[in-house]
Amino acid sequence: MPEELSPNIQDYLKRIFEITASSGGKATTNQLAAVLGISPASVTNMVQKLSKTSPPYLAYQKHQGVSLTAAGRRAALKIIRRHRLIEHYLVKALGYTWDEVHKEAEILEHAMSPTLESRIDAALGYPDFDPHGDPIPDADLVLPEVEQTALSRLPVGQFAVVIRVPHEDPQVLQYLGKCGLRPGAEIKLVARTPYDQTMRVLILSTDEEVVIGPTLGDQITLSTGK
Amino acid sequence: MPEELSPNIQDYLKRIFEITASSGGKATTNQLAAVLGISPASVTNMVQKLSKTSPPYLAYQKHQGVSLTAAGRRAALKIIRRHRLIEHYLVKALGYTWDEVHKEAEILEHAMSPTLESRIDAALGYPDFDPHGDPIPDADLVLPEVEQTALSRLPVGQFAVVIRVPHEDPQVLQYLGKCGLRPGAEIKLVARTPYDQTMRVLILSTDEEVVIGPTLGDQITLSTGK
DNA sequence: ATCCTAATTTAGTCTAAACTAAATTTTTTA
DNA sequence: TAAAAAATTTAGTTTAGACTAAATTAGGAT
Repeated sequence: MPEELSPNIQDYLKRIFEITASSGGKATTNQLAAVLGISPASVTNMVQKLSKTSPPYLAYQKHQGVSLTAAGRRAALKIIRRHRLIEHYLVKALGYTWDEVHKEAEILEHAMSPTLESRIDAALGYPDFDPHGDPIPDADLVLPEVEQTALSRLPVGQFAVVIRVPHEDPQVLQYLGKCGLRPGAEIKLVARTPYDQTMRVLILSTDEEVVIGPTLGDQITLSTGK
Repeated sequence: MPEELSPNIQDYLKRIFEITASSGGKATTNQLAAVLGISPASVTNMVQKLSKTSPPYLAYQKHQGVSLTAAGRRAALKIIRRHRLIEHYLVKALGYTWDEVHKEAEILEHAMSPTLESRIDAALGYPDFDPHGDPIPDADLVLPEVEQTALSRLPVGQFAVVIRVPHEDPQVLQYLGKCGLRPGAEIKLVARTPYDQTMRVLILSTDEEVVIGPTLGDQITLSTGK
């Protein structure tokens, strides 16, 4: 019987979704412990528990990492939807900047009723993306499709439009914001240095150049215009 | 050292504030258990704990009931401020009706950062009262003063303006709302039956009469215009 | 193939905040 | 003013979710 999941459990599922979405199919105990800020032993406990519920939320075998089941994915998308709606709302309706909203949403997402969720969704006009360009699952938890390439994979000399930027670190967001590197911005990759893969990116609207390292370059995604 | 109080503890303090504000100086174990929906034994435990912190949040002696200390009162007002700001915001900005907001606020109040609190306060223009007419403590936790009389104490034949109505029960609020008995409404007490103290109240704007029992009459307060 | 290291799991503890059942104190009533 | 009833407190459990320390497993380097 699907009772109401605790905020705690919702956080586990959300983090597993995020990890498995980017770095392949499985999340490891240590990865989870790191992003959740708790000990690996605690993760093992919880992961065992969540793989033994009915229905199970996680597929798990000792030493093999975890992935979400269908039920786990649904629960994760539900909380991700709330998170991203809140981020969008705080920016649109309450004058937050995009670097301030992640932490707020991290807490508010667990206090949001279905009613509030749908009123905010409606107030925003049923948006498809949050301020960082992350896709917002719709009321049926369907994610809008986007084809995107990481900045670090873009060929030198090519033009592109920014789709999304990493959303957690306020410092990074302040920097990107100041440069004009936001979703929708048109850019051109000017150069990539051979040894350390540092990139020089031209922002077309301001004609200014920005330097982006490879780690950040992995997390910025682009549309190359089909 | 004042650490961050748990949502739980905040609820205890808030409820003690509410009880002691209306029914005199002390809240009893059983009263608290009833409003919190938990067992009296649990209340005793928590009350003992909160009277032994430094600084203590409660003044408590066995079998004598509890009251808030200065620190407890501050903590209570802080959460009440958030609660009432949220109620006001949901009505003003998100189209909620006044009977829907209490339950939402009960949860959201614990997820509200100081930043969100002040942005909502500003967005509302630093309001003094929430949709039920309850006073909102300002940023320094000072409550606006109002002189008010309970409807059940109003002399028959007298005119008055509604200041506040009870805020928790959606059914009551729907009824009052339909009648037009809202903060700001001008009324006249037409009659009070001797035996059961039932009151007939005339709403001046609509020229309709409403019947109010004595329990509800205790909780509706009025300004008699000095 | 074996050893070393890093990752993971097991086992046992801790805390907050609830519970029930039993004991005690206060209040009310006869 | 004593007995009965109601309120309160004590004592001992339970659950969720964290922790540490110790044991185990997996994978890479020799």
